[in-house]
Amino acid sequence: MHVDVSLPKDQRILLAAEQVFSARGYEKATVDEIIMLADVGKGTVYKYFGNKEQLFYKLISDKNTPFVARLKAVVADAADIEAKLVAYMTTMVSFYREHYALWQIVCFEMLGVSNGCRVLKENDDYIILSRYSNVEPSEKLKEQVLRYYMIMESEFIILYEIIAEGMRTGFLKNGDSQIATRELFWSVAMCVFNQREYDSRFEAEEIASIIIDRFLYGSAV
Amino acid sequence: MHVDVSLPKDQRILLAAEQVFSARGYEKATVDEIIMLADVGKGTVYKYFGNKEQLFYKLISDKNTPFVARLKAVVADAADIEAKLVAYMTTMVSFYREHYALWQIVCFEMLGVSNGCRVLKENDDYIILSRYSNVEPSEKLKEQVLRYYMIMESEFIILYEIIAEGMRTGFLKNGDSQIATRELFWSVAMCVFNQREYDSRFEAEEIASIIIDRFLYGSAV
Amino acid sequence: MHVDVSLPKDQRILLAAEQVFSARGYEKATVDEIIMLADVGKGTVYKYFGNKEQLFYKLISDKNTPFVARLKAVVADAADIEAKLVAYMTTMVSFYREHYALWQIVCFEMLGVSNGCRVLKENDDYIILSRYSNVEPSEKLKEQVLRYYMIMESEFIILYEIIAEGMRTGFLKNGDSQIATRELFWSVAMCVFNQREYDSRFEAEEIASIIIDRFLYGSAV
Amino acid sequence: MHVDVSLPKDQRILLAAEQVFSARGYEKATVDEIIMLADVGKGTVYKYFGNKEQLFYKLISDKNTPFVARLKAVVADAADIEAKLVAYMTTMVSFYREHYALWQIVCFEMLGVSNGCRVLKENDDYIILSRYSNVEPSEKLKEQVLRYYMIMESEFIILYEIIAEGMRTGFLKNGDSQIATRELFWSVAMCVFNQREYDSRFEAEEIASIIIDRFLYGSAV
DNA sequence: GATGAATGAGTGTTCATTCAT
DNA sequence: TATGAATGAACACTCATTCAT
Repeated sequence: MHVDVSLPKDQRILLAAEQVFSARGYEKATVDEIIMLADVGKGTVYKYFGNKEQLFYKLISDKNTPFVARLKAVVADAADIEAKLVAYMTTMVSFYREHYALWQIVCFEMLGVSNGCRVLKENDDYIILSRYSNVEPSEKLKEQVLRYYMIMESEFIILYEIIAEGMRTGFLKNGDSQIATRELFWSVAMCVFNQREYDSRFEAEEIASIIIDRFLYGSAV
Repeated sequence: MHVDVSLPKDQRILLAAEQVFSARGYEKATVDEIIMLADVGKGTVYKYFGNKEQLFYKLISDKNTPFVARLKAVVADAADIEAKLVAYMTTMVSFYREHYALWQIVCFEMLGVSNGCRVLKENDDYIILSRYSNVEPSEKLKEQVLRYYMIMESEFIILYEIIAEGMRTGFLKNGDSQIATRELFWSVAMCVFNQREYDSRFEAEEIASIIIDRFLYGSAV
Repeated sequence: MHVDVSLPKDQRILLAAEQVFSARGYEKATVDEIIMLADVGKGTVYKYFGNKEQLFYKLISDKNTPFVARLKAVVADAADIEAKLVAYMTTMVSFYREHYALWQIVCFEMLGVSNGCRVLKENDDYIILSRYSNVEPSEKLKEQVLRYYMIMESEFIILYEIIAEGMRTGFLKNGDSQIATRELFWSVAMCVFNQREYDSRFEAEEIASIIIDRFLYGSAV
Repeated sequence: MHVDVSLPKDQRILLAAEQVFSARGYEKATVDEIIMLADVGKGTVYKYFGNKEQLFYKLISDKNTPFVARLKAVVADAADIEAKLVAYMTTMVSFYREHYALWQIVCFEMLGVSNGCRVLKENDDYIILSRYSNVEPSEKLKEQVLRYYMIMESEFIILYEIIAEGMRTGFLKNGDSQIATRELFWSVAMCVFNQREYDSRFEAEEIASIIIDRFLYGSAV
């Protein structure tokens, strides 16, 4: 139940936070439960991480950074478009399987409908707009939304570039590369989030192969 | 801002609830805001709907019932598998576009990670299990999760049957029909949830055609 | 100890708040102690008054409004400058004696050094500036400071006009009427705040007479 | 921003404390901000000064001692009552202008309403009483209040003796010398605290002259 | 001597739900 | 039937102080 007390306190807090956020979601998670699990004082959490939201962000970005690095690496190592797609998916499925709970929070509590924000990509700038005409989100909220958006974008962009290249080089049918990328990305993310399919029966690599095969050649006989 | 006061009170509450839940999400929505918009007393909400959660469920199921009926109708009317798939998707995109906020709540606040439950389909029974070994969800929570699960299942099953039939009849490549259905279903749901692609530029019918074309024949040249 | 429970709850809260704020000052006063004395639930305070600061402001402005009205009335009724000054001081001493604790809070917790604001009177506008160059007070804080400033200003301005008229009509020596007014106003306020002199030994009227006699004719033989 | 690091640590802490207390007031000042500015460890503050309150007291008494010495000196050097009064006021205005923020804290956070104490001067003894019948202040609090009271008293007594002598020698009208002194003392203190009048436009000496002229000969023509 | 990591009691505020009228 | 006044459990966050190194 409790976290390994031989670890440094910030590590213990992060481990406890991972458990609690994963089990309860962001809003329902309480700092009290985290400190109980980590067996530290409440002030310690605030000393190290500032507030609940920054603690969550640290947890996420600490996991995202190596994940994105790995995505880049495996994609760079792959020989052609199809291999790149399979490599990306293998890595993604593997990571999302492990962290589906946290990433679901990112996608739906932090970036979902309830924060009242929309993100607009204007060339290379990201603009945060209100979803509703009558209220403007605070600067603080906007920055927060943008931070989580950039987490997802950092993963997404790698897939996007493969697909855009595929279209450029004539390997893929022409079309809106944004839409194509999102459909592929989200169909996988969601199936993992639902954690019913893709689970213990198959290796990440198998799943990735099937996904990409269907993506490229379709489901029709 | 306010809801049409000539309507009966329960209707006014449902209309107000739709606005507030859509704008804020389930947890952040407050009964106070709903009664203000509906211009009714707080007790009235509890008299008619019991509590916040039952109010939300009524809102959702009132929309889901005709939606599912329509899905069934258009699918029944379509001539072959491909036409059925296009018909389903057209109807789904159209509905999800209108209600993306509410359905995002169903998928992620009610059925997401934070309720601590997993659903297992055993033959024709649905069993609610705890996501964690140490705590057992209350019966009340289990029933609640099941209700929202069945909402999604009622939509999902229709697509599933088309695809299963497609596999049976040799129109679709053989494979796990559950997985195939989920991938298709969620890729569409998510792209609507993200409400960036699929938006005002295209008609639901166009989008559906493209989705199904890619689903059947793939993205590779 | 407790407040008369036959009174309506908002009255009970205001009475309890007066006791607690008077005894502890604004910051050290706790809502918990107020609700205990008022014997109401915590939510009730927030329903009626919004937050701690607004509760305090309501308490103050409810007392200030009739006080200022009375100041105006007694001054208007007095025959000449000297009589006006005595009438003002009599009323002021009487009121400040009763509410010295609350008014000390207004003058020093709400308007004192610690809020980081300065007020500048530019013609008929009041501008709130930061006391320090590096930080700008929030709009909310500025509004709050201005509200309490206007409380004091509403009392001050009445004395100011008497003195300005006195200078205009040649009854008082010419000089800076602002400074003269402030010196007089504050010397009285402070002596009451210190609640050592002016206390039970003398009637407010006696004190006022002496103050004004010294103010007009000096202390030298 | 930071304090001169070549100074000994206790000096650095006092300089930092002066800045922070002046800007925030006693309660809102945090030891964290002080140690940041002083660039010392938190334990160092507690080693040198015991606690926050004793640090503040050291700051105040270190400034008060030479101030009181100077008041005594200039008063002793002055030829007659009027010159003594002007000399006192010149020195006081000059000092209070520089330290208005700290002295406001002494007068209103340490000695104001919120500590729940009253001071009674019985012959030459000072007795600390509770302001309220139901609670008795702790000995520690009483001692603390007395310390700050004696700071103010040490300044006050010098003026008091001038005025008492003035009354004895027939230079001043007879009356309560305590009250007369307080009125004079506080009217000046407050006008400096409010730091609007008396500011950069005039030299301390000019101001003192005007104050004493009005004090002695009044404002009436 | 000097440190700063760690603490936890204490605070203002929110909001679903109840129940007397 | 419809109301809305009243509630209180729950939560994020602050900061003076301690003490092992």
